[in-house]
Amino acid sequence: MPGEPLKPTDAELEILTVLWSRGPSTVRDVHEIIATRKPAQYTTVLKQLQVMAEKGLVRRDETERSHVYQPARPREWTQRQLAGDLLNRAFDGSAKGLLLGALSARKASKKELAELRRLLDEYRKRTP
Amino acid sequence: MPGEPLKPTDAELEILTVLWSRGPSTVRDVHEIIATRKPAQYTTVLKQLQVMAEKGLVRRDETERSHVYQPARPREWTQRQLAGDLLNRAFDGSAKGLLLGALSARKASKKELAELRRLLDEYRKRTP
DNA sequence: CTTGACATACGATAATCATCGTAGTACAGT
DNA sequence: ACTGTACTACGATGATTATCGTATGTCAAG
Repeated sequence: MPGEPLKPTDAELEILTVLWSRGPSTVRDVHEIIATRKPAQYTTVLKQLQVMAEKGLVRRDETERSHVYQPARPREWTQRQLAGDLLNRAFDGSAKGLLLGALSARKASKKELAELRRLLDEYRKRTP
Repeated sequence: MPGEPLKPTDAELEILTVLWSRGPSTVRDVHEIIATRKPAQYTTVLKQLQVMAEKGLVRRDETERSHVYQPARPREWTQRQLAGDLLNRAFDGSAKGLLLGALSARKASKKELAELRRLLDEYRKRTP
């Protein structure tokens, strides 16, 4: 049974990020990117991807000699899971609290604030 | 060396949540709350708190026979850490992405949307 | 003084995570 | 055909997490 894809761990999320931005990739592709950021052996990334495939976090295409991996879920879906999880665990479901945390963690520019406001307006239209 | 308080694990965050809402508490106090949500032995909570004290996540007052624990950091500080961490790891620093994730994970009411807007306005005033 | 209730300390364990080394396999170029 | 290069598979290891049982200490009530 595959079961639902679990919440990715830190290392897994890092790899997923590579796959989301690069699209379907070989282990070598992924390793090259990861290795620019931290020391990591090729087989470590390989093993990681194998485990992720078992968990259902990525899909593997084995038709070629070099297997090709791609994310099982779109970035947005996973982001929603993670945001929702943190919202429940640390913010008691308060989106306001989460936004406040995010803004104070990382000063937003005026431009970004404007974007946020537009996003809220979008949402307001759809909310009864 | 105490070092900086690390990012709390899931179980640790659950205990911190109790401490933040209850204020300084004994192991028994914490265990009573936790036990209403999931099966957990008294000594499990005890051990957890001991480890958290070593890590510097909580402070322990040993003057009484029943030690009294309290969070080492205020809720808002930890929330900021967690939000910032997720922001970096999963959202490439985009507060907009995080907000979008939070809103789609948990439909906000019109009232909450209004609160969010007010929060943005507050922030806008302070931003150059 | 003895004992039972209640507290902390601590070791043991199983699960998960992250990392790496080694072994084996396929394939292309000489 | 041979051999080196590039892959995958897989086991081993150490660290961290989460959980629990047992040992031990304290203290008040009888």
